[in-house]
Amino acid sequence: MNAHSAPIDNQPPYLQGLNPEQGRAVETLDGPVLVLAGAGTGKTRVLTTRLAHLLETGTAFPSQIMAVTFTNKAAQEMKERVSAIMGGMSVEGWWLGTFHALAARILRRHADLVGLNSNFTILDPDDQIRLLKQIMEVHNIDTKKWAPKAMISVIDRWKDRALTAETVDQDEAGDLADGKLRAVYKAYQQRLKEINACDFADLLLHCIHIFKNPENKMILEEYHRRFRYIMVDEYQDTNVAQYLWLRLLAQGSKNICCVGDDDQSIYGWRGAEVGNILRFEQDFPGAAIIRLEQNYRSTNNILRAAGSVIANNSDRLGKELWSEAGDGEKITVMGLWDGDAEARWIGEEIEQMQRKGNALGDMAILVRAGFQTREFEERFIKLGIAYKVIGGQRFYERSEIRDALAYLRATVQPHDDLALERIINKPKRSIGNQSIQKLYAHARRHNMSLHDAIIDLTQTDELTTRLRGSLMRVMDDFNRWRSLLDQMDHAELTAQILEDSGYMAMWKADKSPDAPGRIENLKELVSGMQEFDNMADFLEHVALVFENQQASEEDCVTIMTLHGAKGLEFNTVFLPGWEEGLFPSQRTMDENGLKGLEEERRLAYVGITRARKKAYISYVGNRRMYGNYVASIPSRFIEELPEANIDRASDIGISQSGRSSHWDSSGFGGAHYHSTTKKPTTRSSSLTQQTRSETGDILTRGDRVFHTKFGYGKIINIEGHKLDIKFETSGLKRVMDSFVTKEDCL
DNA sequence: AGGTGGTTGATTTTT
DNA sequence: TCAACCACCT
Repeated sequence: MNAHSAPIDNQPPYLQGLNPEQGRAVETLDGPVLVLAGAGTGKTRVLTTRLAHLLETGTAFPSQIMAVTFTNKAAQEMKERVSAIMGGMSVEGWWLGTFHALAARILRRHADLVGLNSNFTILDPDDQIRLLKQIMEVHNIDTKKWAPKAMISVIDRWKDRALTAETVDQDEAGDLADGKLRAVYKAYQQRLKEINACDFADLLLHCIHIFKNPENKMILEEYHRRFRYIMVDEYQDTNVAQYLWLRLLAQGSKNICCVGDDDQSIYGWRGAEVGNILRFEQDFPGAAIIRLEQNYRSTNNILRAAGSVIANNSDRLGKELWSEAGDGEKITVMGLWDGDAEARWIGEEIEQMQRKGNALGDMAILVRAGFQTREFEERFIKLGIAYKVIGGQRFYERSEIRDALAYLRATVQPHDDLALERIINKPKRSIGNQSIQKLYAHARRHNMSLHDAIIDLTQTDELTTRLRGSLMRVMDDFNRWRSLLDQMDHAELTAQILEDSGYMAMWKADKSPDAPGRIENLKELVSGMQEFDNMADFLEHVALVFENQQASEEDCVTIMTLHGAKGLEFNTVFLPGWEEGLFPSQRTMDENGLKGLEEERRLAYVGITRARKKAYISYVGNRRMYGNYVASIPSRFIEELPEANIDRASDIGISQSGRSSHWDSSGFGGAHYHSTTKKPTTRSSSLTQQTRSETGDILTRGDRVFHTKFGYGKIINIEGHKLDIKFETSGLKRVMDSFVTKEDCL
């Protein structure tokens, strides 16, 4: 169908109005296709139209198409737009979602193949850190010296590259965590399995592991038959794991269409590989490459300026954006004395624009780093300019919400230790840290979950009566709630759990000023749950959708980071802080050299191309950082702007000489040697009449043993790890084998 | 169990 | 500069 040579009336309406390249991207259905979609070139439109085209032409059924996005927002938008093109068709059940949501859906079907139960928990980043910290402590690693947060991020980067504890090179680990990071990684994965959980990266990695195993050939083939067409959004943001996951799925049909822009790859620091998009032709031989270069967003002054900056990158496929919108206004480049002056100047410009009839909602300030927002906030409060800062704490990250979710998680998935631990003493049930440690010690010894350890120990006299009572009450509560899962509405059950547990009462009794707000949030959580069909759906949503609290849509200036602005557009964009060290960020350049610099440059490109009509770029001579003023020089990106498209409005003469200050980040500290003599965990012998003590001695009926709490006694009976012992002073007690030592009474 | 002082370290962030 | 975190003290 040569639909593009001339507008033909009998063309389906959804194809009308596409430019020739867009049309080609929509209609090239078979084989690998890479659509290089520059900023503002109608990428989403192409993607959704292509999906609709597959359906309209009868090329594929909805169930045969997989469409992958990076964010929930993008997935949502795609669903809405496809549904609109298709005359309001429901997209329920379609394989259209984020990498993680789709991978989770697949993994739940085959969880047993990686040693999980299909109701596994998806850990959030905070849980990940807490779990890793526990493991590091067990391995006697100083968590002061080696921050668990930093260590998990190293492991996450490995996972991004699909490296397991077994395949990662020791050189990669270096002396991290006293050289034990690989062992820690391995133990972390082991522990995840024990508590029937996985982290975000595992959703992809477990799938890859399953698909790659020749024994599961049938499974992979089933997916090959199923997904005849695969579409991927924001391909430049994919990491190695996502690439492998896609490649395995696309092996069948070879019909994979990836849309992306190498010039907007700004997430390298969290594992994204620009290389994926740069290598597409090699990875998928015979691929059609389609460039979308007509921009529908900005004026040509803006596009030429952006193009001139990005042209300094060498790692790129190359495109040049153009627009029919005319030249428009030149970019204003302004040099100022310091951050205060910069905020004052931007404030004035905003007021002036406002007087000319521009709405505040059409203006945005895009900063490189979060701390830059402060000066603007202070200034805008003084001037009375309405603004909103995007970013910050999200609903599901609030502590009371996390607590409530922990109750639900521990109800649904008893082995979710992190959830249980989080709320077991909230409200206070006199189950302190000491007790938890004791329970954990037992859990570790027997490679079991906290839940099972509690069950074990409450059946014995190991714990104080008080503690045992508390634990049993909690366990009874959870059992009751579990039995109600199928019988009650999940929102009602949640309300009941929050009441029964005393958690609500705890906040009601709290006199601190933020308590009422927290109670409000909890109520909001319960009412928000009603949108979901059941508890499992709700928890899956929470785990995979860390949705941003939708900010009010008032008419106000938006302040956000450059990263946060990707995909958005505003009539007027202010880009402050273009100074060496801040932007491009010194740290990125130190850590990643030229690659880092190029990514910073792509950020600059993203920033400029957010503007429809007008962009302002500013830099200051004195930037306040960490309390003191640092002399700074204009960003090298400013020199990369073409004179023809900018207006220089420098306020003061800023010295062009001088050098960016460098902090000497001295090398790593010397290695610390800490020999860990961790005993091999005593494995249970299945013979019921014999077991092992703490020190590994074999215990049999009639043995004389010593217990730290109850003293000497004689074993009367053995049941698994539980011993009935007649103690000389305290009579008959049931205790765990691991708490006694054998007495040689010869 | 709650408060305090001292230390540390500080981009970007979605799932 | 400042906020967050932890160890230690009451």
